[in-house]
Order: sequence, then C-alpha cells, then structure tokens
Amino acid sequence: MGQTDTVTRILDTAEVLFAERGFAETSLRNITSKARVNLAAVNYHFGSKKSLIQAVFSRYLDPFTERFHGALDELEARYAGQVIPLEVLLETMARTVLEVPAERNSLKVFMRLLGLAYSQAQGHLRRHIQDEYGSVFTRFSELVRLATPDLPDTERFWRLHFVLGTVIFTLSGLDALRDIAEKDYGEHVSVRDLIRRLRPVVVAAMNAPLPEPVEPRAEAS
Amino acid sequence: MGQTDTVTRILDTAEVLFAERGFAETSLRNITSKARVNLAAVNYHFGSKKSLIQAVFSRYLDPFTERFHGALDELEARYAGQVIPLEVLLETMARTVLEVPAERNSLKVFMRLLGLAYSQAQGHLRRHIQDEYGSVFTRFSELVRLATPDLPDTERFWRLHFVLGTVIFTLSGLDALRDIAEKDYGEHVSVRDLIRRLRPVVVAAMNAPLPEPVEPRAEAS
DNA sequence: TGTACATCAGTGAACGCGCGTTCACTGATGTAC
DNA sequence: TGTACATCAGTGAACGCGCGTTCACTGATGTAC
Repeated sequence: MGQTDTVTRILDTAEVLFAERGFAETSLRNITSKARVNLAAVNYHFGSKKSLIQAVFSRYLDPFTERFHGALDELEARYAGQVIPLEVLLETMARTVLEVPAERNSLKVFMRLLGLAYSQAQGHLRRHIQDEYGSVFTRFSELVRLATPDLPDTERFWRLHFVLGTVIFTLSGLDALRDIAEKDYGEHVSVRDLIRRLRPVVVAAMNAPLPEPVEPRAEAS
Repeated sequence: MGQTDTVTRILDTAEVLFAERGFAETSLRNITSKARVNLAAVNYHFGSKKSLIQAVFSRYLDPFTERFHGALDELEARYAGQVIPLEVLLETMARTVLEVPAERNSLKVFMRLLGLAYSQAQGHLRRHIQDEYGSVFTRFSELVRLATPDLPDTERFWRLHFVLGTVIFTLSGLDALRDIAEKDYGEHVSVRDLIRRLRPVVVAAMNAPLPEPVEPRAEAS
C-alpha cells in the first residue's frame, strides 16, 4: 500500500457506504474492512468519524464551489451588469452540478449525502456545510433575486429549497425511481434525460404565481 | 400507570424522538426514559425496535389511507363522472395529509420514513410500503391522469415524483429549513404556511410546458 | 364464599455485542553531523 | 561513508460504553369449581 493511498481508499469506500446506508448505520469497521485498511487508520488520518464525514463532503464541495464561482464569474462578465435570466442561472448550476462528480460517476452519492445532511436535525454537518459553503449559495441567491424581482425574499428562499428538494430527492432516490419507472413504462431513464425533464418544471416552479395571502377575508384599504 | 397507557406513551415519545434525530440515533433507552416507562416494556409490547418503528408508521399511515380513500370517494361522487380539476385533487391530498397527524406530531416522522424508504438502496421497505399502501397512490395517479390529459404518462410519473420530492424534502427537513429561514428572515414558519406556499408551486410544476425533445436537431417529417 | 390456578402488564438486572477511540509499538525513510 | 536520531504511515490489541434483547420474577386481576 503506497503512501497516502490509504486516505483515498478510506474516502472512496466511506462515501459509497454513507450514501447506501447513512452515517449512523455505517461503522468504521464496515469502512475499513471493505477498504482493506486498518481500523485505526481512520482515526490516525482523520481524527474521528465526524471529521471523516466532513472530509467526504469537502472532497465534493470544494471543487464544486470553486467551479461554480468560476462559472458565475464568467456569466457576470458576459452579461456585463445586465440581469442574467433565471433559465441561464439554473442551467449553469445544473451544468456545474453534473460536471464535478462526472469523473467519479457519483452524482447520486453526492445528492444522497446532501439529503442526509439536511435531514439531520441537530445538524453539526448542516452547520458545517452552511459555514463553509454558504457563501456560494448566497451569491447564487442574489443573482436569482435580480432575475426574479417580483418575488418576495422569503418566497424566493422557500422556492429555491422546494426546487432543491426535487433535485436531491430525485437524484438521490434515482435507483428506486428508475426501478418503478422501468417496471411501469419499460423505459430506462438516464441522468441527463432526467435533467432535461427537470428543467421546465423547475423554471415553472420558480415563476409560479404568488400564494394567496394568509387571511383572504381581510380587504386592503 | 393504567392499562395499556404504556403502549401509547411509548408510541407518542418514540415518534417525537424519531422525528427529532432519526431512527438509528434514537435508542430505546432514550425513548423509555423520556416516556417514564420500563426499558423492557418496548420489547414486551412491540417485540423489537424495528416493530416499534413500523407501529409508529402504521399509526399514521392506516388512518391516512382510510381518510384519503374516503375523500376521493366524496370527490368522485361530487363530480359525478366529470373530470376533477388538478387543483382540487392536490388540495384534497394536502388537506388529508395535514388532517391526520394534526392531533400529534407525526407528519415529520411520516415524511422522513417516506424519504428513507425511497433512498434505501436495497428497497425492501419501499416494496413493503408499495404493497401495503400503493393502491391509494395508484388511484390518485389515475385521477391526476384524467385531470392532465395532455401530459404523456412517463412525464406525469416523473412530475408527480418531482413534486413528492419537494414535499418530502421540505417537510422532513423542516427543522433545518426553519432554522435557516428564522436566522435569515426572522420569521417563524408554520406547516400550514408552508403548504400555502407549496400549492401554487406544485400546480405550476405539474402544468409546466413539456421538455424539448432529446434530439432537437432532428426534424419530424 | 373460599381456594387454586391462569393470565397479563410490567420490572430489574443482566447478557453479549459492536461501537468509536486509544495506545504502545513497528518498520521504512529522511536528516544531521 | 557511517551512525544516531527523527519523522511518519500504519498496526494489533485492548479500552470502556451504550446498545437491543432476554429472562426470571412480581403483583394485580380474572376465572373455575
């Protein structure tokens, strides 16, 4: 076993197992035995299980945020102060999301990890992600704000998360959904095909009419 | 402690804790100590932790399917063979989803279980839910089909699941999202308020224009 | 009416097990003089 | 060029701990005769 090959083996195995069964359900013994690596190596290289989880995330999110910032730089330069249309912003995000894990063919893993991070209520992981990577989301949100000037801020916030939910749920549960779709319609769907179907839905969701006010019986002056 | 009060105490406490921290992260000791009940009582009444989880799940899902079937019966009677509009169908589902756990706190539990069932790679839980409760979803899908006659079958399938993803993600990650929203906008959002915001988004998503065909350069005859 | 037995919800303590973590150690490689 | 020491990745075995589950038991209530 050469050099820090061990670190890579641990990360590779951990990300697959975490995505398959969750964090609590995946033990260090599961990981190290599957990676054919010594149990103590995780604590030697990462310090703790918690840190290993964060390292798995960083390996995705670091290149993603870097590329996404770059893509947004390009867009801002191209539109030179003009408002970037919502469709273009969403398209750019989709392209970046697809690009990063394409090399490892593990979009599903990434999405499932994100989903897990969000559903963990006490959220040390969510907090970590927010602290570390929140800035790129804030930047994106600001551009979306310019593209959707008629949307109240809270409404935009919620719609972005509604859309995030659709994407995360669809791509992280891809195997299950593919299974059902194939059985019912005899049709095998690719990730690219799904993105194609997602696009008009996401755009329509963001541009949907505003909800009726909370107290519809009250009349404004 | 009277009669089978113990069973109720266990279920009530378990569903709260499961919703707060997930299944693996909630131990029987957590549950029984908070419910002020003997540790062994869970295994006495339910047999195992797995069965307890299923019992919590059934306590939500059984009345839900029953009420939903009832609501659909009413709708079909009211519309007497005429097509039930999509908005009415979605509204009916939302109302039923909200009604059942309103008495308790189990909406989040149910949503999280549903999310788990979908993302479980080997999917025995998904299969179980599909077998046990799939018929009501099939019935609903058929009504949605009549309400959206221009949508190809596969497109409708995917859009229903896109929407399902939004709802499950939003409601199961409610604590996390609420946390962020509160910090950024100083605004506490209720489940009812979220449903109000979800409605126009979901309708717009279902009614979105069809995606462009896979090979846009090819011209039909 | 009294006695014997059955049923049942609930209990306290212990079981073995797998967990994350720790620690003294090894053996290879690099560095100083 | 040779020796002493430092650094570093990796290891094997053990640690204490909390877990789900089991089991012999209690004490209240119901039932048969």
